[in-house]
Amino acid sequence: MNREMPKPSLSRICMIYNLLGELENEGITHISSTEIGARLGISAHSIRKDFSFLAETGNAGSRYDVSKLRTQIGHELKINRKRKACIAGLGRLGTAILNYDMFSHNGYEITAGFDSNINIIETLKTNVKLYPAYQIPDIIKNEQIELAVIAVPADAAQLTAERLAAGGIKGIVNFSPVVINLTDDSILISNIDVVKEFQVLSAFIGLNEIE
Amino acid sequence: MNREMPKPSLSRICMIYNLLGELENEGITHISSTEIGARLGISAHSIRKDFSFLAETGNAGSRYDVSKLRTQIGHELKINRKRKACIAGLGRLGTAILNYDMFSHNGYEITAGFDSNINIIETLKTNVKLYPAYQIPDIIKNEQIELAVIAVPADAAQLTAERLAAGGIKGIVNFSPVVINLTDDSILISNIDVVKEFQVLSAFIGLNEIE
DNA sequence: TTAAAGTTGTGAAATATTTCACAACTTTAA
DNA sequence: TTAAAGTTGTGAAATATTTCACAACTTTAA
Repeated sequence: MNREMPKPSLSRICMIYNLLGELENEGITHISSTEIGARLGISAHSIRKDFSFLAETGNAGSRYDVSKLRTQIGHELKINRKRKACIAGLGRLGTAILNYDMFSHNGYEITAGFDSNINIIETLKTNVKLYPAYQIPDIIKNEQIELAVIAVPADAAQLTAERLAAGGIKGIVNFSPVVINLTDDSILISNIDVVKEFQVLSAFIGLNEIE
Repeated sequence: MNREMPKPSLSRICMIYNLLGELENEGITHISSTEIGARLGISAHSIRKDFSFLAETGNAGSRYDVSKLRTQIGHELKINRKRKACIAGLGRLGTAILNYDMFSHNGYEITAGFDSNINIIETLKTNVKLYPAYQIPDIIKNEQIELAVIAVPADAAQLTAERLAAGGIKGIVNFSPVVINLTDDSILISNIDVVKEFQVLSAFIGLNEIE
């Protein structure tokens, strides 16, 4: 990766990486920045600028080679690196994520599920190994799990995060509507708050309402 | 709302709004920008700047009155406005969202669920009324539904969005890993892509890896 | 009553990100 | 072979966002 890649660029490049995968399946071998932009709702300028943070992309003048570009991005961003992941909290949302194929299709192997309710652990039908929540630190350490999803209720989120941190987790996707505070700030946290998304949409809608 | 509120400010203010609700429950009546910042991991500067886009907030010099500020934000952003919502796609993720209490607790009433599989509609146990997918436009129109969650498989996302648009939906939270293109660009779309979140985390982790 | 400490609100400066413009190159088609 | 059309890559300009600095005010404590 050339110099510092801005966060928004990284996010867009991941979208492009996934699009390139679809294009490969469709049998499309070459594509221009304009076409990528039209598909993803991004300006072509932005896309070319994003690529300029990568070491190498296409040949100036001719369009991008789909599979070459995808390989290049995957390599530079280490997106294609296999990593182990776990789910903490096996309610409806947690089990939905546990069973979501897209993770394994993209190199993320879910190797553990955790819940504080032993009953859930014993009755849930899945191929993923399940453990009680207090074992989080040990399992993370032993299994070398790098990524975690937090899908526990709001009041358990902070404790769960601390247990994940104690095991040496490297990145967390937090679905609980609570901001997590960890002393080790090298642990990356990405927050997904569905209700907040509704509120933001609602506020924007409100702007266009007369009264 | 004073002048144009930047998107990041709006997002932070929604977080603050929700925090203020928690503080009310805890019986905390006053709070400073520094304290809000510490709780949410935002700088105090940012918070005060965000508030400057609102018409009125606190008295310069004294801390913010928690319930006054919450009321003010709710009023200006119309966050407290009740809106009807629906879920399109009743797989694991869709049903998880259908049963998520946090929506009703925040003024969003889920009044309809849709799926293309009639079998699911007939067997799913819920208080929410369920309909086959082709009825989306009619129901949206008749029930005056403003917000929607798309939780269908990737290949059905575009069609689902078009049906929602045909019914006059105003905002969509899209959980499918596909970019939706609508001709009516007054319809707001917020994309949540869990796999992309993993990829971004993975790329950041990769930056800190030696080899 | 008064000084010290703490706080808000907001222009201005600093920084980050997006958009523009165009040279250098490739492809296409006559 | 050659001109026209299309494309990338990237500095520079424009725009957006964050951070700073500080006046004006409030609270606290002696």
